[in-house]
Amino acid sequence: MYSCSDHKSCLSDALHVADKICQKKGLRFTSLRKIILEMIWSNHEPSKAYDILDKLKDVNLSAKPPTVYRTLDFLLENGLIHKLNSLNAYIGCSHPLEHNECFFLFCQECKEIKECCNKELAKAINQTASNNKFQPMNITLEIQGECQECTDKARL
Amino acid sequence: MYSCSDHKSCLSDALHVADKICQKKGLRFTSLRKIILEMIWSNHEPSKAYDILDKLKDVNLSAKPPTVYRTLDFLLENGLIHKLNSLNAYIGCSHPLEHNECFFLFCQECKEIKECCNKELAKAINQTASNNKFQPMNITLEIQGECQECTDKARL
DNA sequence: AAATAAATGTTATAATATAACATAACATAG
DNA sequence: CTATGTTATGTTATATTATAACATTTATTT
Ligand SMILES: [Zn+2]
Ligand SMILES: [Zn+2]
Ligand SMILES: [Zn+2]
Ligand SMILES: [Zn+2]
Repeated sequence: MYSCSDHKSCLSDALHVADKICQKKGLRFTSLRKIILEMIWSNHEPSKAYDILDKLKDVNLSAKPPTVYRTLDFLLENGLIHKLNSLNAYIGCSHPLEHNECFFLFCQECKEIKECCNKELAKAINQTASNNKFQPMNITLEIQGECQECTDKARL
Repeated sequence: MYSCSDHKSCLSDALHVADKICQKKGLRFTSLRKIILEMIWSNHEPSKAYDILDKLKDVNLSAKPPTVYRTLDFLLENGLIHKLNSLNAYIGCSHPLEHNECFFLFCQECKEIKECCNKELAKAINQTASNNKFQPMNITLEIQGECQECTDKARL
């Protein structure tokens, strides 16, 4: 699904933006936080906490679950990653701080995730909530299915 | 949020519909399945698997996690309940078999869940997917926030 | 340099879910 | 009705995901 022509720049952009955001907010972008964000951005697939832990152990023998979960919490709180509730997995945010209504397309075939933030859709969701006299605070929208590329491949 | 004037009829309706659906599909609505569906429908709040297990043990001393998860799977597969991924919890479906795009409002205050299925919104979501050349197969839309009643109460 | 705060290390355990195999209950063909 | 296959449930064990609680280290401020 994701045909990023140059993934190295996806990665370096993400790290650069994270660094900037942390500076602006007066937060410390420590090496642990950087390494884990880097792992999450190693591809466009969702990362599982314990897979991150395994990788982290190569670098940091004493890494334990709280090492990972605390760092994930930091990254989540600061909008640098998202949690995909339907997968119990984590993905880098492709536009941190721009807004807080991010929707996801998840291809079950190639496992790639795409963020598909969309004002119209956000509006429709807020309208639905409003019709129900409901004040939305946090929206989870995760769409599982098949991307065009994978559908095409299957037809060959 | 949910002001069902007569919850006994919510419950009995749900069980009756489940029974009918199982008959129509040639499935067995066993007492275990009935008891667990009944527990889930005991209120309009989400039920956790291990809470169900605890309650079940009062009736069936030998109940174990697979007892519950297998039954939840049966109920999920047949559209009688939904899983709320953002809560790891389960809720009865208020209109089984009508369609398969159910959205949820979850009040963080009173803990109640409301299904808010809506054709317009389903259309908007499908349109967004389609704009991304994506074939949706399963949609998770869970909106956490505060319901009117709880907002009003807070203002008193 | 001392005091404070933030981050990380460490140990233990909680909460959620499934694998694998055994037995029981039910359906239906002979 | 009874043998046979199928579906449901029982049972044991373990996998996966996540957090609590307290200790130590590192960074920042006074
Ligand atoms: Zn990329
Ligand atoms: Zn794909
Ligand atoms: Zn009711
Ligand atoms: Zn409420």
